[in-house]
Amino acid sequence: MTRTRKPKQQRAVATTEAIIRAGFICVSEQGLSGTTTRHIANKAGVGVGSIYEYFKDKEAIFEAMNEQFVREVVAMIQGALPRMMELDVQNAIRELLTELKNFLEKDKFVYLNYIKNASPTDIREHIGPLNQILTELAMQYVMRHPGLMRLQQIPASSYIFIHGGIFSIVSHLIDPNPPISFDELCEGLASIIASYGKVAGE
Amino acid sequence: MTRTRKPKQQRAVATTEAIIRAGFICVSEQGLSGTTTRHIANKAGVGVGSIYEYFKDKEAIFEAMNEQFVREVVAMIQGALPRMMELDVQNAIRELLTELKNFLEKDKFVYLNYIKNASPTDIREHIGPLNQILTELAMQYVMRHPGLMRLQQIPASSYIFIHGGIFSIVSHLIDPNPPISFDELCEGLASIIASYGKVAGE
DNA sequence: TATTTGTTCGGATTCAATTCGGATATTTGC
DNA sequence: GCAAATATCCGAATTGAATCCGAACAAATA
Repeated sequence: MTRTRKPKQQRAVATTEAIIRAGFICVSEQGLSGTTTRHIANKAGVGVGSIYEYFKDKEAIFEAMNEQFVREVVAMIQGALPRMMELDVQNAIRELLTELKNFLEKDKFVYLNYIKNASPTDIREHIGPLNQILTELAMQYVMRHPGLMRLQQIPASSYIFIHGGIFSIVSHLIDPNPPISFDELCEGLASIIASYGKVAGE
Repeated sequence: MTRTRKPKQQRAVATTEAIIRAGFICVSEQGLSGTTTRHIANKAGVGVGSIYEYFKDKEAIFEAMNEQFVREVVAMIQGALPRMMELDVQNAIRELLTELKNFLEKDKFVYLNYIKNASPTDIREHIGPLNQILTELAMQYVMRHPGLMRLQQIPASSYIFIHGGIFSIVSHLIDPNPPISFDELCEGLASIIASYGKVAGE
């Protein structure tokens, strides 16, 4: 039976946050298997023991990082949503992807390096909430721009576009020398989605 | 300096194969972090020490598993290639995806469970060879069915379709209760690709 | 202030990965 | 066939990282 209390005092909240922040930095710098609990503790400026006051084990740190990551991506998308509504499909997608790229590359690429190393289980836990917010986004967009797609087809096609899109982008950002440019990727994704919308919606 | 010799005798080849096979089973049954070298050794029926005769470390076992996996997928695709050539886009894709599904689910889902747990680094190493064989497949298919797409667009669109397609399928197979059926997924992917080919190629 | 609760810490413990050196099997040279 | 040489196999011992634990320290409470 592990203890793992919730932080009550301000300084305890500060240490948990420091641990999570240190976790991102360590994973970013040394990869997943390269980060030890001591690394994290040192980087966070706390003793190793302190980690286990608030996290069941090392994995729990990664889960907390994951939650924070997803929360921020969702917030980012929600922020971009009203702007996207006004744009045509091509530009809306370009807008979204550019925001995403900026988000992943901020703070010296910590987030990008994090997903690059994150465990597949964690990645799968990303997909749920992201899928939800993106499906919602797609719905709203289609509402606003009627005649784009038959609504019946939205479940399957949005599933494919969202999963496929996320993975294409992440793969591309991770690839040290990708065969196509980021702009070509945006262009490609946008035109695929746009063309499918048109044909299917005809 | 580790030794890690190459197996010279028949029995040594047999043990390396047993270790790799045991690796797939252990990862399939207990996940990546759950498999210890002792588990693998026991399942393979060899001593722990034997592992280190032919594998630098535990990670090297996973790499060998990965290589075998990729080799088999590529072979599977090459086998399906001539059949696909004769079919229209929709059916060609359905053929490919069905083959893939059968492949991943054979032997009590070991391969599916393996990619479900495989490290992201390993997964990234899948993509290279798979991308290559699938690009080649796409090229040949387009050659055989002219007027499908403008060739200029193939790099970007094939990148997206291949990465996106692989991830959509894997995500779907892994998802314990997916929002759409496998048939809908095939149908969706096929119709997206087909419609894009038609519009772009017009 | 005394007491109780929350927090920090790092040495001690545990457990898995890896090493090591000897035992056993196979091949090679004669 | 019989060493000697080479290849293989093994599991107890070592190593190092994750985790536990109990004492010391800080804050809140009464």
